[in-house]
Amino acid sequence: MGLRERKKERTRAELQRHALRLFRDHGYAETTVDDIAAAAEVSRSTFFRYFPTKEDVVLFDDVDPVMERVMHGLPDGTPLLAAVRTVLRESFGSLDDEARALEEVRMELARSVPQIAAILRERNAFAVEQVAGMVGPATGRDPADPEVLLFSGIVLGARHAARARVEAGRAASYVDELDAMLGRLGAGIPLADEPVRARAQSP
Amino acid sequence: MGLRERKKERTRAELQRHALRLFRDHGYAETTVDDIAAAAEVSRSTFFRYFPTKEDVVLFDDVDPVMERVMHGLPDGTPLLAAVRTVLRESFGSLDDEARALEEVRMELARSVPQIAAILRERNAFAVEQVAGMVGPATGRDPADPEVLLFSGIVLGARHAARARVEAGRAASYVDELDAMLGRLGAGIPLADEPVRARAQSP
DNA sequence: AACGCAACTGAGACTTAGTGTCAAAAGAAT
DNA sequence: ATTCTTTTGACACTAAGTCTCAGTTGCGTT
Repeated sequence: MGLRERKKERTRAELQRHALRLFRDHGYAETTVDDIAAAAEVSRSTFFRYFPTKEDVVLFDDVDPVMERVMHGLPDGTPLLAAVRTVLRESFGSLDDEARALEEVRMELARSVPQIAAILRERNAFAVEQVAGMVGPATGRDPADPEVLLFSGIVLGARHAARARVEAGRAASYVDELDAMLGRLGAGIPLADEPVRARAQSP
Repeated sequence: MGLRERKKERTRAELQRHALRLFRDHGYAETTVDDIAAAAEVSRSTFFRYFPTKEDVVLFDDVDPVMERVMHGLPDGTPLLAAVRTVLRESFGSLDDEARALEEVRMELARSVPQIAAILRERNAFAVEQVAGMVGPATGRDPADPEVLLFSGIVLGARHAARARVEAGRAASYVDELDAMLGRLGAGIPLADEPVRARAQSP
């Protein structure tokens, strides 16, 4: 790995590090791209060469390839739900220390800066199609099959639920919470047959 | 309703109508707020007085109050899943002609302009917390209860799945598709126990 | 009918995100 | 050392979004 490569890597990391720090200390909207660039001692242009938008500097790194790998390592015949649970747990769990630390800061940011929570929720809510693209082939079905899409949607839903718990400060670890949610799915859809009491609404 | 109110209503509708038309004809990014304002014959300032951001001009109108009303009209003891299904079907189904037509344009736009599809997916993916805020009280539980959140997430997931089908051009009516998805949920989580075949991946 | 109040609107200045160009600087290769 | 390529910085430009202020217009009062 040449000097050029290492320098690029360092610049990218610096930009991200300073950005997250500034967001945490002064807020997301209050921090301009100029501020970030100045803190990392590069020009504004350089910032945009590394991150297409200001939001991107906060986003998760791509975990897709890892998930693919874990999926391939599973024994044939594993039930789909269990397979997905394993894939998510393993791939998130296998992040190295640096990535995990970054994740920590991001989560803390998501809790303290509402705007960042919104960004993470919106941008990182990976599309149903993405999950379906994995589930379809694994079960030998069309990714556009309604049941494949519904299953994928449910997995996403569990993800949303887990994030909601973490953002509300009710759960410490996102990975554990997501795992727990997928575990609950093993017993079917919770509360599906629970009777509603229309009158029980509070003001 | 005074003249002022009616005028406001008309201005808002005009802005939205022209915006959607311009987006459809020239694309989302290519249409500036100035263009929209000019077409609706108001000033740029006025546009932002009606819609906080350019994106907002595309978004769904708030259906919350309608949903609340339908929910209250349900007989006590209705199973939760059935209740939610009814609420969604009824509240979307009860839109007046104008709203339904607007909806039609929006869906067409979502299909032809990828950027708008993204906006709808992101912004209108109403938060888990919102659904949980309805489900919680109806079942006499804390909206932060993990099972309440998971159930809410699943409903959202079905919504994502339905939208994916519509966007892919595989389903004509969003309302019907969502209803069908929720119907499928009645039989539990589809494909949960389906065996995966890791080798069955295509390149 | 005229008055004053409050809400709505338009004009325009300003900040910042994001894009594009071009020339200078710095690493890599010969 | 020289040439080639990649990276960078300076700068100009467009458009979104915010803010202020002055002018207008509907609305209730006297």
